[in-house]
Amino acid sequence: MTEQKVISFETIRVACKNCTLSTLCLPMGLTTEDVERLDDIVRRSKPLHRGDYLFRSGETFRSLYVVKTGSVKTYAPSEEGGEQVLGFHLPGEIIGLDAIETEVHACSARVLETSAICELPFSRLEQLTATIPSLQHQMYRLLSKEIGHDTEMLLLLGKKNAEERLAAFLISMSRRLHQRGLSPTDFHLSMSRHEIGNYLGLAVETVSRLFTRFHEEGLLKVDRKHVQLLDPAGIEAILGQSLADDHRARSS
Amino acid sequence: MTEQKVISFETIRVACKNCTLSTLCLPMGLTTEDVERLDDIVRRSKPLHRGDYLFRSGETFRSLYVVKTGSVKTYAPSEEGGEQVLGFHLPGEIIGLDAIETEVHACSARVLETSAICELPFSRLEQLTATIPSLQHQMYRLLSKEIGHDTEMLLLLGKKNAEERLAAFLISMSRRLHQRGLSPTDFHLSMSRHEIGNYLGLAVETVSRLFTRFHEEGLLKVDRKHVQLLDPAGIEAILGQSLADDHRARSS
DNA sequence: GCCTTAGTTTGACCTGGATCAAGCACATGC
DNA sequence: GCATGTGCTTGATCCAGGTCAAACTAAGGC
Repeated sequence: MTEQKVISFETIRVACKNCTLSTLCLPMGLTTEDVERLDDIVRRSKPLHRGDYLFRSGETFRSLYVVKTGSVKTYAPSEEGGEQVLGFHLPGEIIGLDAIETEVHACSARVLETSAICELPFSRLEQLTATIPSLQHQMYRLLSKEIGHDTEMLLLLGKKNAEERLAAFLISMSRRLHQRGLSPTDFHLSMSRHEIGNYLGLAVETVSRLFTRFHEEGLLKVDRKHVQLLDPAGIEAILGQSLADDHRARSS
Repeated sequence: MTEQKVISFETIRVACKNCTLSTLCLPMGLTTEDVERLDDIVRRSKPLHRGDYLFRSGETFRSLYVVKTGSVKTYAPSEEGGEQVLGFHLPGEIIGLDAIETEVHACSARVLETSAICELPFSRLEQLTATIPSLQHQMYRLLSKEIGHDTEMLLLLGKKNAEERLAAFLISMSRRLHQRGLSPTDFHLSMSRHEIGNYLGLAVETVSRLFTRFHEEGLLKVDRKHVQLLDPAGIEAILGQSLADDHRARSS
């Protein structure tokens, strides 16, 4: 009990200015003084545990959330059980941007593992951005980045085959973890095969078979949730490969 | 020649405050005075024609574009000919939001038919939003709306079958045209079957067959690019239908 | 320990939609 | 007029990946 309290305390108390994520998150490009003003509106909850909700679809939108440690998935529940996983969010990533317009959350967000989350009440953030131009600019950039990311996913779901989708997923995880100072070749997947499949528009069985195939081809090693990329270049080569094929086929 | 000049002039001169699209576009919720300030930065070009570019992938991002009349498609070209159509944009819709972050356009935009376009230099718009809170709010809303729309598309591409995709497309067109004061049941598609297929992640042949099937089922009438929805409710019923099926199957 | 439950893997089979291949309809040019 | 091109439709075939089914493997719970 005591130990858990200590951990919580450590996790919670990091101010924005001391946070290692400040280059990825909102404080980027802000002066020390402005970071302190931002810091004033951030609410830091105690750590959440696997399955806990940040918000649920249908709830009124009040805040944006930033992952500080751990990971979160967002998904759009469709009446009666079905759902589409929209994203897996790593430390420094902002969640809830899609709800600004309607002021109602259209998707749900729950943590995949014990995670620390910062909450940013949106109305206060909005007031702040009106007085700090660089913060406003950063908000535009973050919103725009989200659109760019969604665009990539549209391309993935619209044009890529199963193999390319999983390769894209692995490369994306690898890069994002690397940005956060973790190993780009050796990591833990906090989501299930089912969730990966759902996210990539594939059946669980297909994901499982692909992991096996990639393993057989010497591209990676898998032990349950632990992944080791043995040949990252080989995996990257899978992306765009079929487009080259496509072109070859058409021009012949 | 003279006639064309007259048309151009008429099209170009509409100020934001007199524009019928102001409820859909940025001016929403602004005071008359603020609309005039916005108006000052808007550049109105002469009408563009089918195939003209608003911008190309790889170009430096400088402006956002708003469709005033006509329609525009955006697409992400992938090396050597292949492309993913990202969207079809109707009057009042903003284009280019995904390029704010990187300051480089990742996609291209070209007009599908003779169209009038408003250009908004982003740096000036950004300055303006810093001094007009309601404009800033509207910008956040527009960016957020785009994310919400992309999310819907992800769901469509990730979970829906061919029939549901075309139904969703038709309903979306119908609603958006209706919002703009046009008939929700009787409209002209400015894009080709090929482009529709590309957008929906389907082959041209599939799109064509679906139009035929919908026609046989009495849901609509098609004559080349002209579409008439005979049973809009029937088409809407196709959406989410398979999810119900899915649930029925699983719970039995 | 042993039972239960949930996640994962593997195999066998099936199908929706892609691909291939014609034929058709309507422009546009000469 | 006829030739050429471009987009659309229709039919026949094929296959990637979904679905179904079963076995395997942790990880709790008691």
